[in-house]
Amino acid sequence: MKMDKKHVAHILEEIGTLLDLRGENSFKCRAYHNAARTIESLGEDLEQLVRSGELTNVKGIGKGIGDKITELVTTGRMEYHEELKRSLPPGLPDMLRIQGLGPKKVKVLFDQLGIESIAQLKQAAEEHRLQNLDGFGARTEENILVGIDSLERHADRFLYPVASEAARRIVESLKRLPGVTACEITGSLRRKKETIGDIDILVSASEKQRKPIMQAFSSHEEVVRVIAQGETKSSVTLRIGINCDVRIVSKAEFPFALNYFTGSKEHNVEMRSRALAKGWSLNEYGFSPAKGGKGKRRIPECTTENDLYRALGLEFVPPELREEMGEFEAAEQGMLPELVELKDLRGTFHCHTNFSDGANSLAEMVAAAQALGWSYLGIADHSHSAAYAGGLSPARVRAQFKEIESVQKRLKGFRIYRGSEVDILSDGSLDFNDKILASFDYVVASIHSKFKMNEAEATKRIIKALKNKFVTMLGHPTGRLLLSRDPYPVNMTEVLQAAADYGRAIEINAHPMRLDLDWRLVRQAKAKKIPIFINPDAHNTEGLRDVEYGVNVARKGWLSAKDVANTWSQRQIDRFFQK
DNA sequence: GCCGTTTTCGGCCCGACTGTTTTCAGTCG
Repeated sequence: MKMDKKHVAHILEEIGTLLDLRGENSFKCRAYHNAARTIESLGEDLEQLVRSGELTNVKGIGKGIGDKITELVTTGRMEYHEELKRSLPPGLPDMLRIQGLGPKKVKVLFDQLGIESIAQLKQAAEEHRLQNLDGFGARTEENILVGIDSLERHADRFLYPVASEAARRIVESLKRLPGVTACEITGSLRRKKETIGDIDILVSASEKQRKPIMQAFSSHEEVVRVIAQGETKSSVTLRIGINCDVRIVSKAEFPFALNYFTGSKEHNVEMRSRALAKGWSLNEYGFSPAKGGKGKRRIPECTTENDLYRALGLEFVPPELREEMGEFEAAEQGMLPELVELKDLRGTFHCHTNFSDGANSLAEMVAAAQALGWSYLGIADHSHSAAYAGGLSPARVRAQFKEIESVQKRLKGFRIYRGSEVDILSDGSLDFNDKILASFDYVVASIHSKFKMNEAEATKRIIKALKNKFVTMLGHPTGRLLLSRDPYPVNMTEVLQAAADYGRAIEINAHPMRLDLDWRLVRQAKAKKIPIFINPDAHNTEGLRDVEYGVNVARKGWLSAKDVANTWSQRQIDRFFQK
């Protein structure tokens, strides 16, 4: 069995959690959690590292964990992991998903009442059997029931656009309150992650104003439940089911708090250890002399986040890159990329019209693209096998070419590209013959059928399609549906290598429900110099704006403008399409 | 379990809030 990084990371993560639940040394638990993250984001090939014995050179992988990974990769199993799993009931880790329940309480529940699943926990809470446990009370019991209820109703995370819109409304109303001198979104939303767990907002205000601000926040019309309310921190649930935290700090503390609450957690840990190395202790309120006599150095003044990074000898790190994925090493050397911006885009290439399953006409799509300030638009309606989506027969393709010609005639300084989103059939062949394929300016090849294929089959199918010389780019490369299960597994390492070998491009499909290429893979694609298109998969004029979400992913993937093919000139695009 | 510009031991980021406790542990971010 092939051991991919994701699988190895998952097992390490599970070990960390199981150790948590057994009440082992928390630093030992953390070592496994850290190792899981390290493996998942590893640039090199894991099996190669294992073979060469260089695994323990990776920071965070020592002898203990290194040996266990080696065992897993070479034999397909890890005795330690299986032993741990046997030692605890399988339902225990699931209980940690309940808000307010951590490993210690879950352990008590199991040890004292033998509770080993959420269902049993719910029943016990309803029968008021939790109240007398050590460290539990009536309130805890009630909160557990609320937590289970919320888990049942909103098990998943929220899409970036959904969370972003909810946050915007809260921020706007907070900004209008008297005494609020600054108000910013922080957390994963500021880091522009594709899905958001909860909304974090930071406010700066004088101490006198804090109480009324918190009161106004917790009585906002979007708020349905107040989880906690204090002078500096409040936590609520919004109508759409997402939790929202607001924290208030002073003006002097604001840059520190902004940095701290933006995270990620891993980025913060590194910030603090870098501060310690300079003799300062860093928290969300500022620098202070570190304990232990090293604190002789002058405490730096910081009025902006920029100052904070400078004090640590670092370039300003854009929030999107704060994942402890090499941004410190780059910032230290002034090597951070100048990230692509929405305004750098000159057009996009995976759009549908009412020739297939789109809602708008070609002319309407073009007008919308011009309104966005773009200078080209590629139309890629479905091929004829995609019957469910009104796929174009060869005759309809010819009809569309005629329409494109007639609309193009009326345009100055704007170019319509003739493309097609061609199905990759189940055997990996394409849905049009070579003659038709050759008539397009470019071809996006995508899978729309047989999602139940196993990884090896699906990967083979994609790679065979990529070999076809008429294919320009791979459409929704992983078929990754956000907030639900992946419809089919793909070995992306092999797919990216094939794209690089055959000179094909790859798209970040920016349809908000289906951000196919995640930012870790974007970084891998960049490293392989694969051209990347940000395509909105727009089915109407409004959908063109979804490229914004693709830009977020591109930024998190460290892409500069030149790495994104939609920023190229028409001449560069032509050259790429013709090769 | 990992790590080392005080390196093989003794640390490991830090603070707010809650609920259960009478000073603190657990959870969360």
